[in-house]
Amino acid sequence: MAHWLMKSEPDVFGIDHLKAEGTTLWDGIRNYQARNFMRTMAIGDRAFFYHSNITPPGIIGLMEVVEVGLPDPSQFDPQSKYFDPASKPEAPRWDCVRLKYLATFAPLLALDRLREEFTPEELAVVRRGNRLSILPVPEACATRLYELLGAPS
DNA sequence: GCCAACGTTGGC
DNA sequence: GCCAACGTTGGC
Repeated sequence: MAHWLMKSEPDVFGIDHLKAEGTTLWDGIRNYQARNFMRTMAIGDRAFFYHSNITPPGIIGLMEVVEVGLPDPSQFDPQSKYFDPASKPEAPRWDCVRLKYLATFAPLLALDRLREEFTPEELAVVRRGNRLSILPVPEACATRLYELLGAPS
């Protein structure tokens, strides 16, 4: 089982939305590196839910991968801001995965704190200027993150 | 293939 | 609003 970190802006889709819905399709990813990470996800993997673009940013929850290799429906929807006219249903360009809510942590584990605990080499999210919305989390970091996060609230 | 211009993410 | 750190696009 691998670990991941997945960012979302809470104004758009936050941990409370996920908790209310139970599971969600993680769609709208339009970055090849992030897509390729999703393609290596397996059922049973876990992902730390990261709130971005808010004060303070940080890890707020935990999710589990429950479905993989799904074509992202928004790429075929002309009304969607993620519509991709170049993508064909017989050869979808963009994938997504389904994630299940597991836990919320309160207070969140803030980016400031993550910077005290991890180097940019260990945990990419603490690197200044990092724009990738999906990042792998090495197992050694995941173990320490569980210790730092403590019991879910 | 090179590179400049431009766009996006996200912290601050 | 600014800027860092890229990714993408398009001219050549």
